[in-house]
Amino acid sequence: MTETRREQFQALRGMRDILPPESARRRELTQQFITHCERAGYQEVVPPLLEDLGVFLRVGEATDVVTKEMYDFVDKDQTRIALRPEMTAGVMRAFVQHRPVLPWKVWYAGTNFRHERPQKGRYRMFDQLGVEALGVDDADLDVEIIAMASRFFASLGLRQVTLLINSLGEHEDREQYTEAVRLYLLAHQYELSEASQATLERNPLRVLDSKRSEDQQIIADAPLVADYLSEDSANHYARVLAGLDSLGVSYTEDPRLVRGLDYYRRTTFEFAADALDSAQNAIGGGGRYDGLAEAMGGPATDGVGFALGVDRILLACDAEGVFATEPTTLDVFVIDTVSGDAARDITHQLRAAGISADRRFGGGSMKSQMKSADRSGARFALIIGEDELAAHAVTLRPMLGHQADGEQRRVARADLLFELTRYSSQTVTNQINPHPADSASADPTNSGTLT
RNA sequence: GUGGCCGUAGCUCAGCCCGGUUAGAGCGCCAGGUUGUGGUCCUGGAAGUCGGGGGUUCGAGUCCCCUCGGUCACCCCA
Repeated sequence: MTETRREQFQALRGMRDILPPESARRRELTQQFITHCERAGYQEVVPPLLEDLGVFLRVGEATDVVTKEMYDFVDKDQTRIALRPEMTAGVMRAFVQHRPVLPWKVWYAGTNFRHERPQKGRYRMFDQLGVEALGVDDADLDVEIIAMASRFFASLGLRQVTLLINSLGEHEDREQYTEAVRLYLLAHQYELSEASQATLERNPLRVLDSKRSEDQQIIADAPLVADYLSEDSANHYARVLAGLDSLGVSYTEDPRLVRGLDYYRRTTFEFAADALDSAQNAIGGGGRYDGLAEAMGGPATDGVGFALGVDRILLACDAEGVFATEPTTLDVFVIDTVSGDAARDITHQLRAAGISADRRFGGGSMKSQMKSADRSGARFALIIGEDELAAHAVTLRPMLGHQADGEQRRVARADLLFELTRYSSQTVTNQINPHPADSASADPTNSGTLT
């Protein structure tokens, strides 16, 4: 008789459930992103969630993302594998493995894992949208993808997004510059914050990213990468900027922009949402990674790409009050105050005909069923009571007050489908969850009349 | 990973400083407001191991410790 208390589980730290209506909003966001990508000739690539640990080590031995934050473990066959902390490494591995025809322009939408201390806009499991374009050295490609991301943000309604851009130069340029920065910082080592001194030893460039106030003055006087760019790099960068100018994409040059993943060469950029706090205002970032394919054991191949953070984009949308969740809609909500037989059958038949329909289970009064209909967001309540049953008819009640929907009326069951499709051809559609309302895909035996 | 703040009904929160009868509110949910009709209004109702564990005390939501989770800053990055 003693009831043992069961432990209540909750989602793992840094991981959360995405419930309706937020789930629909995310899907819509992804949908819009895909539209932009495919319009520009990018196709989807779906790499595995798990890779050999080496795949990730190859792209960033010195980065926190792979050294400290990776979910890596020994598999049952003793191989060391990891949940991907980002998508580029896996896409590059796939590229090298399959050697697709160049140029290879792909987009992805996927989940990544990073074992960090969670915070708002920073979760251990998070989704990224991104593109990778391989096999093209042309600066215009940099422009293409930056413009694409920029347009995507704009299409969501975001206005306060700043594009920060910089060039880190070719491999050698970057090496020389890094050394210059290292020497400079070393000279001012004891003026730096303790944390930055530690960073200096591991990765001098990253010190330029420090947000600590005591570092700011020193950072401000650090050498500029622009002085270390080769002629080719400088030209490439100039053409990128010119291209952005030509397309009307505004940007801010940020000579301190280095970015966390170490594989970037030449162009690097970041999208900052000014409506968000600085801790999570990076809603996207990317750049060129011309040496990556080689590092992965493939042929030398140029590449550019970016990754956008779904959660942060949504956060930015919230902050700007745009891209609101669309209320869910339904064509018809079926109310049956008799036996429930009619609700069961008619709902099924409507769906077969491509009309979205729902109902309430377990009966209930007319009033309570109407409430459910209201809550469902349905355009019409379809009412079946004793009278309708006897008359082989239904009552159609418009719920949303659209003029085109007319007044409440009695419709013969034989005419119901015709009556409803008249409206569905106008605007009875569900924006979030579009259903194919074409009768071609509907069950032919049900496409005529409802009985 | 380091430090600060927070954790009470499904949600937003009051109560905690100054321990003491059945822990409250709004929203939401459910049911009614006579004959079959939602969105407004009125009435009633259900719903809380006061994040979890331990301690102090005659007595703890209220005090102490630990722990889990969230959040903010750093770090890092999307």
